[in-house]
Amino acid sequence: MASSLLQAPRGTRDFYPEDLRFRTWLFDHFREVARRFGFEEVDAPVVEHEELFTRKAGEEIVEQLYHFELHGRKLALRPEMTPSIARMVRARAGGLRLPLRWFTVTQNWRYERMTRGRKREHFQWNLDVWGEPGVAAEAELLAAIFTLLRRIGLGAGQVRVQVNSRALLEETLRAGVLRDRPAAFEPLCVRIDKLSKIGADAVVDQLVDPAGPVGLPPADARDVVALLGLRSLDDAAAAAPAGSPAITDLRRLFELLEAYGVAAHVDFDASVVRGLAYYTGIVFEAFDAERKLRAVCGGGRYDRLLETLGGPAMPAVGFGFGDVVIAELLAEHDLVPALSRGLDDVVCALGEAQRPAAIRLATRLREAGRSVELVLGDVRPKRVLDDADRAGARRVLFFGPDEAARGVVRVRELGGGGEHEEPLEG
RNA sequence: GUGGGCGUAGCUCAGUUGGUUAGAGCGCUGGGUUGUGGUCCCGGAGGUCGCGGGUUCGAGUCCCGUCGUCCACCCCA
Repeated sequence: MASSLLQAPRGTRDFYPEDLRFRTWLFDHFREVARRFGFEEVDAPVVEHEELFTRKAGEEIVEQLYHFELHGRKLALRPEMTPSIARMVRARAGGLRLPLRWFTVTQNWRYERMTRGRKREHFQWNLDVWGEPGVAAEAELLAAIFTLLRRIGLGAGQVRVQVNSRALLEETLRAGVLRDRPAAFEPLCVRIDKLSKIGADAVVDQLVDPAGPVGLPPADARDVVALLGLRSLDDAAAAAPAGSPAITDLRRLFELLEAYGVAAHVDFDASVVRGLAYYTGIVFEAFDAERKLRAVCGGGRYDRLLETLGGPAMPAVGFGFGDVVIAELLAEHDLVPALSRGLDDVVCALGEAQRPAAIRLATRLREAGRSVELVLGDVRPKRVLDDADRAGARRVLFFGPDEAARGVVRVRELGGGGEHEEPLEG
């Protein structure tokens, strides 16, 4: 259909100047916060070998990949950044001084069903720490998230972070209901991730199902679900094996978050497990306080990912922070900034005879670092002033025959600043 | 993928039980005398009513299909 040529493919976006101004504003904050936390920016190709993404994940992810075959090579658009970064780390693993702090701001692609806050292409801010096994890394990442949120205007508890530990869940279950069948842990995680969507009863049913991969006795299944309802570290500690390393980590994390001054916005939540298979330790998700939108960001520790890709053992932790949900949230709170073009001067020649001199004037101003729009056609001054005002320019410099004769330029300060003449230099 | 709402000018929408040349506000554009904005006044352009079929003497209005979009569920971060 011809009309399909007139619109961007479903789930993708065109960025008009006003859209791109917002995006650039957001990305500038991403980069500035990363810089303040001492992270270095890296990048990788948007197109990767399909195998990089399918090697570890199940077949389901393949359906969400934008993939294609060209000259016998199977390629795909990246759905997330972590595999590419892992490849880069692995390639230089022998020579890197650890811990490594890297960040990216990239466009990612996923062919999936659209809902509010989820598109088929989106940009993501990604921060990763490689080579640090302790929760000081997690604390630093969470602090960076809150710093970003504050900078863009989301300060007072408008976003909360839920933290859990997969290691805690694993320890607790393997010491208890899964003592004899540790292999059931993975499929169990997949099912309990659905808790908030299908409800406790449905999850219990799935865990009990004799034909399923978990097959717990009903009483054990209810114990597991009850465990996920825990919202305090003390209760979790009581349910965990004595001396649980995971509990020690979680307690230490909250101590460190206290020092960052963000602990009040972080909750322990035993039901947070996240969907991805590669997480091994702390996992976390951030949501708007009203829970109206999808997760603002999410991440966790994946200490075995590099080994899975054939590299050396290297602990790692990171998160992804998308541009779509945060934009919705800012709009929801009426916090979308009014951004101007950042134009300083508009230079207007009155009459073609004055144009060469106006060009020289604009050039001088530009060399001085000012943003200068030179009026190109024969436009009436009324229109020039109106346009300049709408563009947010500070001054309009008129240069006509009279000014030329006297070697001056007429400077109009916008916003009621009056008008005066300045001598033309050079 | 399932169900529902919506699709009329660049934008937000109105269009009476189907009836002549389809409207408003905002925006865009020209003017209100020769070189000066934001207000005000006057004028103008712009729509194959998403697309394709059907019913009818006649369809923006009814029916079917299709595409797009939004919401819910499903699925998944």
